[in-house]
Amino acid sequence: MPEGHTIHRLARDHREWFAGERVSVSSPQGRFPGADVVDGDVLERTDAWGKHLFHHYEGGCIVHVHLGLFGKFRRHATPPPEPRDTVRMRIATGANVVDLTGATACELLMPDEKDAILERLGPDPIRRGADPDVAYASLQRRRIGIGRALMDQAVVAGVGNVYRAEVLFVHGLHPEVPANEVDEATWSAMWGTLVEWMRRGVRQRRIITTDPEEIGVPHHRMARADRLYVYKQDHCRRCGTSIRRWDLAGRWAYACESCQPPP
DNA sequence: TGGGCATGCGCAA
DNA sequence: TGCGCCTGCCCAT
Repeated sequence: MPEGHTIHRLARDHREWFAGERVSVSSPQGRFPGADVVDGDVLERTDAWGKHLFHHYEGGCIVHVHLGLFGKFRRHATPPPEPRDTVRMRIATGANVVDLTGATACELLMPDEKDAILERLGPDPIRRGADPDVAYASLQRRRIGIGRALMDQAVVAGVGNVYRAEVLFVHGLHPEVPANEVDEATWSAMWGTLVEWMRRGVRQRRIITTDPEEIGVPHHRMARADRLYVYKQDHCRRCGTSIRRWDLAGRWAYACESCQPPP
């Protein structure tokens, strides 16, 4: 589940459970040696940008987590079970315990190293004040398909394979349309859609892009397949055409080539 | 029991 | 462009 909404949700949850608290930090698996450095310190605040999560500790140390494809946080009731041997990091207070497994990155950073990561990231639609014009300028400089450009975290931070497929569908854009041929009005509308969907994703803890009016079922009662228009779907919800799936730079792309005409 | 698969990314060539 | 890495779950055998 890790697209940007998941990471912002984690930042929010971790803030609620741990911010201002002195926490125990350990690495049962042993592959996060930085655990010992912050163990017993106060976790002052949390922050998310795109798919990157940051835990800021007193004294300036920052724990940076990137879940990659498999990373997961699991929360335990207290008292927690013994951690499995794959737990990279356990964070615990008397009241809350979470385990991190499978992450691509779990590392200790200093503030300048965090800044270096942020410099590589484009605007994040979930963050207040994110500037869509910056992303548009990036798109104008690229001749690759809009589908590949949207997955580039330097263009927009936080979009993954699901939001990509869905936003291109509702705006009638084929993934292979050159990024620099997307006009500003279209981009502005796409950005608005991403802002709405991704912020809703944080609240609902899942990606839902379909319109409940169109489906005829309220969001909370939607079957999994009804939550999306094209991602992993068989037929287009709007015109019935078979959804095409193909490998696009190593990731599956999905499109209704009737609603999203190829260039 | 084992293979396939997943909402990601960085690196080598 | 392809590969390796990170892990868990689900299905077929």
